[in-house]
Amino acid sequence: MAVTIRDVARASGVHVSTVSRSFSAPHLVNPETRTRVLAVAEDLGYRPNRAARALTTGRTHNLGLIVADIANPFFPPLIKAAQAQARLRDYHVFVADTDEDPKAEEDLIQTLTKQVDGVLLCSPRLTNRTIERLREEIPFVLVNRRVRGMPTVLMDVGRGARLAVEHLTELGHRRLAVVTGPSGSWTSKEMQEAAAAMSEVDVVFLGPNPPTELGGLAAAADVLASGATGVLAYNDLVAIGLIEGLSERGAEVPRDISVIGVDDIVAGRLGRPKLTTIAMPTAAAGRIAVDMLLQSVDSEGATGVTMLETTLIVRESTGEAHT
Amino acid sequence: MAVTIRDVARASGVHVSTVSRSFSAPHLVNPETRTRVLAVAEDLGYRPNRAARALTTGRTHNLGLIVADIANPFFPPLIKAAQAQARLRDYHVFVADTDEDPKAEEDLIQTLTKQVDGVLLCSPRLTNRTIERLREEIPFVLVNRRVRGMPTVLMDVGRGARLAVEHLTELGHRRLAVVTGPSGSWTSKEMQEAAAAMSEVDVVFLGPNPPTELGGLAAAADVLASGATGVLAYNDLVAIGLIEGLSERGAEVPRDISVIGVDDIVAGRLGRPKLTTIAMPTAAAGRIAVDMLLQSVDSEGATGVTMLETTLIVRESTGEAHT
DNA sequence: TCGCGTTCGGCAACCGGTTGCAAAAAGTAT
DNA sequence: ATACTTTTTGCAACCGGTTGCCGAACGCGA
Repeated sequence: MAVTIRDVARASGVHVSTVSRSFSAPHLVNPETRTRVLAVAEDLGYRPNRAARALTTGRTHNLGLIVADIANPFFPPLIKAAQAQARLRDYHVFVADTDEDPKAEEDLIQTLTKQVDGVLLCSPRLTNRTIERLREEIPFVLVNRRVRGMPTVLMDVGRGARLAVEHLTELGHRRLAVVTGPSGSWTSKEMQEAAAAMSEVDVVFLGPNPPTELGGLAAAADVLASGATGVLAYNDLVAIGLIEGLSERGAEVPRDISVIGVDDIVAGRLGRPKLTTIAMPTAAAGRIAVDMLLQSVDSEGATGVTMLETTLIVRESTGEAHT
Repeated sequence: MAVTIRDVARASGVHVSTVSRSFSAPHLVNPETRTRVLAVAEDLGYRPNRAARALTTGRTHNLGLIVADIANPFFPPLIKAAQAQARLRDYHVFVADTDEDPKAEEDLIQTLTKQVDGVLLCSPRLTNRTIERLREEIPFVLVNRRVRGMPTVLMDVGRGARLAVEHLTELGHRRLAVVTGPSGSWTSKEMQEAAAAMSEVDVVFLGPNPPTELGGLAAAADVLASGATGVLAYNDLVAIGLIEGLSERGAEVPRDISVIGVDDIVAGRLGRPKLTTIAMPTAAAGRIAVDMLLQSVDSEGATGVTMLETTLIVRESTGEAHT
């Protein structure tokens, strides 16, 4: 039923190998022949069968993209960019969601392994050990996670956190809280370390928390109890939840407490107060990660670390500290 | 390098066909033989090569899931549910994003066609004609779109819209606006028709609009100009944007204007005011759609329409009309 | 015109499973 | 013991491309 390479061969009076080469090794076939073959193929509506190609070449032309939670607005821009970039290179992307569960993450990688040429691991919660082991089975690129010797795309949250803390101290805040994220999160650790290294202020760490509004909501009580007047939240969702939680307890942002998020998601630009946040170059990360992955797929041991800049965007959720 | 069916055959002293059948047609092989083969396979770490299987059976065991915009929080729950359900059936899912562009949508379907066994089309913006044509090439299930004779999962927004209008009229609103969605959207049309059919109030339609916060933001002026005191927005994002836009123009919700959204996204439950909204059973839709799709994949012309209920959730964005 | 180097195209094996067919083995009835 | 089923297994072709190898055709200089 479907039109195959042999149909094209027959219809254009050449051997199947010539048809094949017309597509995958153009320089090996006479330009005239090639155009004729392509025309016939077009005419018949021929589309190469990827399964067949995968069988011989060992390349599926598929990539896996594993994220903790599709519903977290941090990921969609990254996913979109990765998809677009992959399609540019004639690759397709399986997006899989681990529900923040390391076990599910590992299973997914295993399942995907035989099905894709490489895997993009975004914000993985696995241990370094596990990641290193899995690496034997399939090429990886990590996003937002650092593991020795593995190709990686990072966003400089450390710097972002420093900017945030500076911003808060300039506003007069002397006691800060960091509402941290999930325990396996590199981003969270990075933020904590950066904040801890700022000597001029008191910093208290509250967490771990789920990286969602609910996490922020639940952290509100602890934040109030901590006596902090400035807060750096693990991400914008947490920040939004936190602001809501604070408000339920009578503390208004930014009047009583200043809150800074991370990611610059759309919701943060529209709610009230509009979030001061650390913007992450997620789309760029997705694009670059795909390219790194493809590179490491065909030139074996390619490795490298790309660090992308982050920016502090000041909006309405931060303000002067009251003495 | 990878262990194949022949390795297993050799190691267990049977023919490859017996190994193959041990997996895919257990009843055709002696139970003892089978357990031995499976043990050996397990031992060697054998994993069937999906590309090879796809080549002979013509089944890729992949599904396509096409959505207008992954970043729209309406979709992730549906995607997650679909993924989970598919995995249960040993299928994988390609999620693709059309950026609300019908052309991209068509291209994507074409590209995916040779790569998947069936496609889930969520809220497609294509014309019925195009959909019917594409259907020749590959099994479909539509979500949130009705096309004659195609398997479909719908959520009853019509009823939701009626409930919303009733709610608003009970609150005393006599002039309503419907902020509609993209022009290709079935949901939008459905809402409009349901609202138009409610005879006891004036309804004005404003649109089409992009189904995002920005769409809502931009519609604020028109809403004010329309003189409506109650608004039904295409979805929660639009509602949130609209509330923001109204506020910028000095109209507060729900004091001056009541707004109802659709979808019940998390952001709506947390912002201020919390959104009154029509909840959509997205997860159920994803699950059911996958099952319908798989069914129509192996039993050819399966067709049918599933209609899921929606609910009105009253929160804080609606209130009494002022006379 | 002959010889030689290129370019082009055909041949056929191969990737790793699946499956119709038939032989072999086991079971049953006579 | 024989003939006839039924179950179990092996054989081999096939799915639709890719690719190493080899011969044909062609161009070119002598």
